[in-house]
Amino acid sequence: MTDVPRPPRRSDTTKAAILEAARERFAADGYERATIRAIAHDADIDPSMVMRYFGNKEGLFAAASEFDLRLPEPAQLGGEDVGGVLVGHFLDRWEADEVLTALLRVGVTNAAGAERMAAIFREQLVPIAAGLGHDPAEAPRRAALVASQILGMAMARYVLRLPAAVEMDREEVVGWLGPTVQRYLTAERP
Amino acid sequence: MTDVPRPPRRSDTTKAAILEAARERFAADGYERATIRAIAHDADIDPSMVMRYFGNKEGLFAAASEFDLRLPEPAQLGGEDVGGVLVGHFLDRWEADEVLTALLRVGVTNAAGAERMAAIFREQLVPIAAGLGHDPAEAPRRAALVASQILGMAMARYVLRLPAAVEMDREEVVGWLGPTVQRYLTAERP
DNA sequence: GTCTATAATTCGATAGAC
DNA sequence: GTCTATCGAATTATAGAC
Repeated sequence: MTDVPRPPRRSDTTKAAILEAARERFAADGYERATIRAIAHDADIDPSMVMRYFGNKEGLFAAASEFDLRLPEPAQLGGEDVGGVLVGHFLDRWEADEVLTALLRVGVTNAAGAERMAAIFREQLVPIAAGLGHDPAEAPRRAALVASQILGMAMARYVLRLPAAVEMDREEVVGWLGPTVQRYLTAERP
Repeated sequence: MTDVPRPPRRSDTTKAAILEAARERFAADGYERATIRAIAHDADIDPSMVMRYFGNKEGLFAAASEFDLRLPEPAQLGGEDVGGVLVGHFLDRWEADEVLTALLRVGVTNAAGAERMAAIFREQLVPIAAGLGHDPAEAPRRAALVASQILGMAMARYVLRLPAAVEMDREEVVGWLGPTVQRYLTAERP
């Protein structure tokens, strides 16, 4: 195995390669075990370049974990099956790239990761609950319930990989979780 | 701050002190950041004693994460509110000690932790679902659904500590999650 | 049963040549 | 824009004295 030289790249190309490798490593290994050295190796670049572009490891994670849930507007969610639509959207978003898995894995042991997770919840999910529920004051609580079910399925499916959770197909997950989310958002308080 | 000498202890006393400190550290910091040095310091013992008793870090975690959910027998769960009873039991179990939080935090980045989590699911939760549902073949899937909701609430409440999830009292959590768990265990397949 | 000393790695980060 | 070389700190783990 000899190292094959590689022609120089443009700055943004290198940067993008680093970010993609970082997302994969953070998603697979969590914050501590995703080393700058390993990420640089995956991106076929010297580790010092990572520092040059992102300052330090925290800066790299912050850049790699920028994220927009791209949830539909509450006004476009007026139909009957709000719960099913939301669950389906989350499944798509979770499987589109590895940012959400990275956030989940990192948020468990790293304060910055947990805060980013909380910010996404606060800024992107709570407004949905506020636009759908009867009492806006209850929105954070109902959003937290929705988050608990979505995060839990993500843990079982994409992090712990419990076989029974992995084997369910999309339709089945939506069929079971949709009514749950629907109830958390719209039902009367128990 | 001078180090005060401490009289020698019995072997099992030292061992118990190490295990308690280990559970706290694993629960608070996850596997990588919970160092043997820090655990030994908490237990007021030399780090080499930890190695002497548990061999290595993996062995320490294995010993510290032994766990029995102590779920009721399915026969004793025959009442109407199976879901609520189960959710309440999980909340109690989660707040009784830090083993479950440690398992959740460690399972995210450590293979042994994930496997232990999966084993608890397989050996302790699936039988409950098998004893309650109509079709035993569906038990793993229904148990996975229950696990997803329970794990998700634990993530939101005890790991990420989303304020809206932390502020809910026990009664409220049972009132919302109970019917969900009930449906996952007993409802017709959607 | 307890501790000292230290080996062997590994990691994040920096300085500077080309 | 890229890499070499290296520092300093921290970690797991071992060997052995008392």
